[in-house]
Amino acid sequence: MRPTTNDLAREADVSLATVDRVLNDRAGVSAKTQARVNAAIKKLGYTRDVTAANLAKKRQYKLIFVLPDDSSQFQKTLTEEIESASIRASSERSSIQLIKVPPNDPHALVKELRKCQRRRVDGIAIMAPETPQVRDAISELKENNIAVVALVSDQPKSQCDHFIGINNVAAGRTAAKLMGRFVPNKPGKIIVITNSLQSHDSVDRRLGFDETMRERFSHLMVLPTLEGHNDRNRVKQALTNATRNYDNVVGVYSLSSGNRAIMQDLASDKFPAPLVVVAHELTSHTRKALQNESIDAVITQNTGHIVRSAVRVLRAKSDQVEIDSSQERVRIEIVLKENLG
Amino acid sequence: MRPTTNDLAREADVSLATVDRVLNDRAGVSAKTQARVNAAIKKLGYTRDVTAANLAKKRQYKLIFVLPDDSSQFQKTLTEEIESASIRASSERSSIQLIKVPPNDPHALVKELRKCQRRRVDGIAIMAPETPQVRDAISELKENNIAVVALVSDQPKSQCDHFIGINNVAAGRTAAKLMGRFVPNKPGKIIVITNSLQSHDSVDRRLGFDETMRERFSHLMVLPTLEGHNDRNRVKQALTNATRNYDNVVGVYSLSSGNRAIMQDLASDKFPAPLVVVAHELTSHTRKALQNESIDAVITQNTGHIVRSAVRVLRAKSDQVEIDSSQERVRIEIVLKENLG
DNA sequence: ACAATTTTGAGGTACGTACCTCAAGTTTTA
DNA sequence: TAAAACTTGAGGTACGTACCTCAAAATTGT
Repeated sequence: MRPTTNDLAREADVSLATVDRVLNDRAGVSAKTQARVNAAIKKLGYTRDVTAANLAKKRQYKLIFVLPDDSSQFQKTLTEEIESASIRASSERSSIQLIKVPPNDPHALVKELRKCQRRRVDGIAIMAPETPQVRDAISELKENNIAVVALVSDQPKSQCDHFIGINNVAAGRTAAKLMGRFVPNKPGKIIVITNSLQSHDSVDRRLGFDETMRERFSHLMVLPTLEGHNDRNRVKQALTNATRNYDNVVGVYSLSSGNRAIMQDLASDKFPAPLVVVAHELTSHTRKALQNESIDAVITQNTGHIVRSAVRVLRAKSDQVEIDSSQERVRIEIVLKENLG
Repeated sequence: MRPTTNDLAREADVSLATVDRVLNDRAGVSAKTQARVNAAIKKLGYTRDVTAANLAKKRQYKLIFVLPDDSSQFQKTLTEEIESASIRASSERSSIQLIKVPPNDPHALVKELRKCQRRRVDGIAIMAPETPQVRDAISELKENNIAVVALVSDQPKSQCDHFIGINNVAAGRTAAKLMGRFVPNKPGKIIVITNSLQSHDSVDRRLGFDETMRERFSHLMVLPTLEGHNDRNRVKQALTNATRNYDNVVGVYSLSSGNRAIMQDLASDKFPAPLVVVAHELTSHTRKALQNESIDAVITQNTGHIVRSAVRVLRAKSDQVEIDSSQERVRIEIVLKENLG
């Protein structure tokens, strides 16, 4: 059985009140007594029973997810997961709120984060490209003792407590390996398409893709990235141009999830049949495309896991408790029709 | 804020004691009053605060993992995860014990399960091939109100509460898809090797593999399964024979994890270079083999997740609480060198 | 050596639930 | 209709922690 505060009091030969003062660093304990209590904590291996403490405190974890308000399918999936987490949250002493801010508008984001500070939240999960403004806002949050995790897109130079997401360079490499081994083993060209190369994720993926392509599949030529900007017609146009301008296209790599148009165009057999398509993010659309074989492979990260992980990490950081890092690692998943499950 | 028992008492216009009697089905409440309390529960959406209840009860979940005592690398990995879960368990009011029984000895297994019953455990995770004896033992456990989950290997016809593992037919299909697309697109032969076809998993994987191979890659010929029986030399011999007897071998599919010998033989370039190898279960050995490219792809299930999931499900079942099934689904993971992470 | 200050202990209440006892009230049965 | 059986309420203690008050003790400064 775990030691309790009473065990500590007995061991350190002090009263329960003093133990309490030390544990919750309340004033009025001499250095000597503090040391005695800390020694007892160490000796008995005491750890606070967080559930009992939360009961006594009537604690509610106020957690906020801040996402860019774009209309991509990935956002939608993430939103759904956050909403479903929010329902379960109440039975775990947490309240989860989702705030959407205009994409690529650091100012608006910072304003929202300030608002959170005033509302005394316990933790914030931020999905946003890294910019100096955001970095500063995160520092400010940390000064106010608010737990912060970066979601999906890392904030490497910030004070952020944790990053929950995948290494996009490795994801790009994985895509390249699949692409390279799925297309016939002879020269050919690969189309790369994305919403926007402004996003750090896309750039990293392209980087990883090119690296592995160069190292392992030098007989394949990777074409310049086409940017679709979430505009269906633009994507269509770009693809048509690409196939007109380049012969011997053997594969398409979609860096982002929002390329519904691609799947549709590919389905409407505009292309010669054996075209290998690799895309990112498992959504209802890519799922369907895998099923009808208009996509060959999807590289994805489990959004449900990401959201649950964010909640666990934010709670742990807010309690200053250790996290189980193996549980919180997000994997780069490869999904084929066969393991869609 | 969630409603409490006091809210229920007020709503149903009864005393706290009566609410308590209903909630913990203690005797001495008239049907009418019971209905009133139940109505209040429904109206207020009351759910028991499990953490407070556990505090009051000083509850400790006694959980047992029963695994076959074989020496495969997969077992080792699983064992490590159970041990690490066991360390964390104490801070979650749980104690986890690992029991190893002789493999393929239903009698020994049943004996251990009986022992658990006498020790009044809360839940048992069983990894064992499905046999009538085991099925009966599980029924017995369920009669004694012990939560039971099947681990890795399903017990479909048993009274088991839950299965934690993957669909091995689908896993075999996934392996086939990778194999079929990784080898050159022309006729060739595939060697299939396993420890033993006695295990249900291996049979299912082979089944799925053959299905997809037949449907999609009929130019490839899948050879009869070689059984290694955990014997290094036997594996070596079988492989040597196979390569002697069959020309044009283009791939090797390892159904089970315990085929250390394969990787070593493959590494010692006994085979013509471009031989595609697909194996199951990510262990320290297959990990290394991926890294040095002697294996092309590994199909795996996350053992850490499996163990954590088993613990969560056993606790939930023992409390008769809903589980979050999306969190408990084990995915068929594809691991390449690039997404080893 | 005295007052002022700091430190410590004793005791309480609370969180939401579990489980216990005892007495009073209500219904059933003989 | 009285005894027996059942039903209900009131009240208590406990789990491990948080947070409060007040008084006693120990230490400090003058």
